Amino acid sequence: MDTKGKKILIADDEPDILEIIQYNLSKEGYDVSVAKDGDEALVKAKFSKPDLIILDIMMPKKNGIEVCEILRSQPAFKDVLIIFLTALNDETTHVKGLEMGADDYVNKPISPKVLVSRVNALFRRVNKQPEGKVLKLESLTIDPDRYEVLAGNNNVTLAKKEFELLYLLASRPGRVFLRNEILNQVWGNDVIVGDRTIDVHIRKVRQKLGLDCITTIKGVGYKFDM
Amino acid sequence: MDTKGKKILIADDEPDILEIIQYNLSKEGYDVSVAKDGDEALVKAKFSKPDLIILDIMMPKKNGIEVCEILRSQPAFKDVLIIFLTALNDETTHVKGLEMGADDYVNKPISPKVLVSRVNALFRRVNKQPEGKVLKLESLTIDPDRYEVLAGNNNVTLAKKEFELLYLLASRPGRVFLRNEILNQVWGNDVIVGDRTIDVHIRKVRQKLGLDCITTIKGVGYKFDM
DNA sequence: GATCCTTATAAAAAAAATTTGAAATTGCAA
DNA sequence: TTGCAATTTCAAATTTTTTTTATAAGGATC
Repeated sequence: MDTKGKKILIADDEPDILEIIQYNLSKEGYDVSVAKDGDEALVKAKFSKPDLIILDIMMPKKNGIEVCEILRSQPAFKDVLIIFLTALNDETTHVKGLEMGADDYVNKPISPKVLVSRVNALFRRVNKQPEGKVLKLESLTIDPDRYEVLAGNNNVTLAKKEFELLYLLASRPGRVFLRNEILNQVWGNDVIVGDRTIDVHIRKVRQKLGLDCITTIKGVGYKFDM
Repeated sequence: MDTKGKKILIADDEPDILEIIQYNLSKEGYDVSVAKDGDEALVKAKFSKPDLIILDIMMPKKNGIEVCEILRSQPAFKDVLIIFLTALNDETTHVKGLEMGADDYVNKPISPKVLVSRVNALFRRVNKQPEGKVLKLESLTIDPDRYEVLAGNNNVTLAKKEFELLYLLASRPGRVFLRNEILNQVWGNDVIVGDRTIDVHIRKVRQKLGLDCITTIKGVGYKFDM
């Protein structure tokens, strides 16, 4: 598996656990950093932008649930993978943790091998949605790494939302995206914005591109068409 | 969460487990079907194309691991979500299950609430949207994902209701749909519109397609015929 | 062939959805 | 903090879709 460049942050107040997990994930090829309490986890997360965060629930400063809540409320961490790791073996916390937006919940004591497998499984699943690929569609080039769009021979600068919107539509040319899907993908499952917001962004993209490549399907949604 | 249309297949040889899981997932809004052994699971999977499959490991006919292996080797099931559910609490199997391509591995005894949470979490992460089926009838192609109709070699743009009407009729060529059925399927049980509304839409579709593929059965309804 | 019933057609009205312009708000960096 | 760009909201204008209405046309039955 391609674990290159995948960054993992582990937060736990027990040094032993921290070390053994770090050792095993590093061996697997991940780029691992650690934090020993909730506050440190937040700081390091902001600093290193990990792809996956493993959170102990019972930690000093801020517990794992709080950390998760804070992270998920920030757009930058809305999609980061989160695994709860805890000695608490209680159903309510388990359910709550998952509902809070965690991707997995693992009980201690944990076998390093199993944890590594679960991490791998999570990345494998997430990677199936091709992300970060440069899209080329006739005269249009969309580069998600640079957040840049080349229309014909001139560079177009799109704002973040505009870009993500275009990228989503262009990722499956011809397919209609329902307004709902667009909201979920670009704005996030939980964000509440008016329906007109999508239209306005569509307009901006159309305007800036100067191409007629987004088709409106009234009452349904939008699709990319060249 | 929007669980509409998400199909789940559960395979387990213990009727009690089957029932309790089915009950809880149905309550959550999923469309659940069940199988009581490995072979049945494979058949039902092929038949109903579920979005998620929950597999007991120890089952008659074929065990869960074998079922998973067979499924993953088929392109159609390469991406389907799979959760192993098992009383085996052994590390090797756990790791093996995940490496085989499962997305989660849950030990029995399992709390229904927790299982439902994990299922939700998986769907949330993947955000898999079921795709509609493309209908191909001689020179006509009807693609619900693209909201597009190809008649011969020219693209026809249908409005939402027109499209849905055509899609309904074409989904069962030759079968007569009563006016009532059409109303229910396309307009919904509760919407009240005059009888002439259907005629007008039929006419629009005929007009736009430029093909004579919708036959009127006086006093009964309409049918699609090529 | 007249009558009755049903559907087809065309045009108009009504309803719905999107586009547009502009303003308010938010967020971030200088 | 200020200033700027990005984002969101609002409402009027526009466009498109959907429904209704009125009339014509087609069949079947008597």
